[in-house]
Amino acid sequence: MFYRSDLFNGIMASTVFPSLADVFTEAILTEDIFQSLDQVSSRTMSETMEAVKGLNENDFLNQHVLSEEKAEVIIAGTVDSSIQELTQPDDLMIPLMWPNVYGDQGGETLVVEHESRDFSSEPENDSSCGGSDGSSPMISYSKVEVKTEPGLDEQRQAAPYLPVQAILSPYEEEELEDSYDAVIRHKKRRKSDAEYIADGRKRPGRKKGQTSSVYHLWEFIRDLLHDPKQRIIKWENEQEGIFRVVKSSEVAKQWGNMKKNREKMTYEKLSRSLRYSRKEGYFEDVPKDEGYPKKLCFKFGPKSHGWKRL
DNA sequence: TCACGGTTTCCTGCTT
DNA sequence: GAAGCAGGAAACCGTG
Repeated sequence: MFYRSDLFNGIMASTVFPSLADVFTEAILTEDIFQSLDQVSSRTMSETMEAVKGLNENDFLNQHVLSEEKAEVIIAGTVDSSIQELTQPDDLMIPLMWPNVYGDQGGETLVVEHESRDFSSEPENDSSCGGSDGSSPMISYSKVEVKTEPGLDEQRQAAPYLPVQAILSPYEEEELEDSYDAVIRHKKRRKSDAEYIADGRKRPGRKKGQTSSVYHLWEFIRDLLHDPKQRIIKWENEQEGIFRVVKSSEVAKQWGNMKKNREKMTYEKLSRSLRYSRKEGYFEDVPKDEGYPKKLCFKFGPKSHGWKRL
């Protein structure tokens, strides 16, 4: 059984290599991860990207597959499980590692070495990941060849009639946009892909759209709402993801504690972050004229997930 | 090392 | 007048 493995592959892969995310989600349906891995090799980047267009991380969860019954099969020794808990990479019971992700500069082929552990062969009462009874869990390895779009050079060679500017990498497109912004915003100039290649170096930093693993404000609020003991924040409409801050200063204080004991955190600052997160899609406007409070009332947005109970 | 995401801080002006 | 909302601008900081 590889449900959990597949689930988190979907999420984790989306941060490592976006085009793999839906492939591993498909594996949930086939119940055979390696069969699915074989399919990867016959799938092009453009086909994959077409398949995931319009999906967000929540779609990778395939919630209908993660019924309580199936989740219990995979979480050895854990009966009380929920989709909310499954959304945290830390909860991963079958660790998936990507020790080697490499490809040539042109992007023709990308090889992924992938390791998984099958806990179905371990005693049911062992809830740890380490095999405390001394038995060694099955470890599987697989290599996946992924066909990607031709590199920029190949694309440009194939279409010599187009100006170089017509075929740009995402970074080059961004740089072009930045060149307009720079006049107004005085942003620091970024090196182009070509400059990094010329230097024999890999472009540092995150890729655009790649999210970090830090604990986010929306996650903090989601987890607060799932805590039945707290009285500082409450649901207004759980199905719609609408909630209300009851004790603003206390919520700010707890958020400050969460972020390395920042004692200076205030509700004013927290609400600024919240408004900024709203702009980013983690929250959204509360519908007007539906009787919700005008103040201290917020709604989870399309980029947040795990707040709705199944 | 450095680009990026996600805040954090400060601020002004507006609304309830 | 207090509390909260809205959003610009810039700094900060962890991450990859």
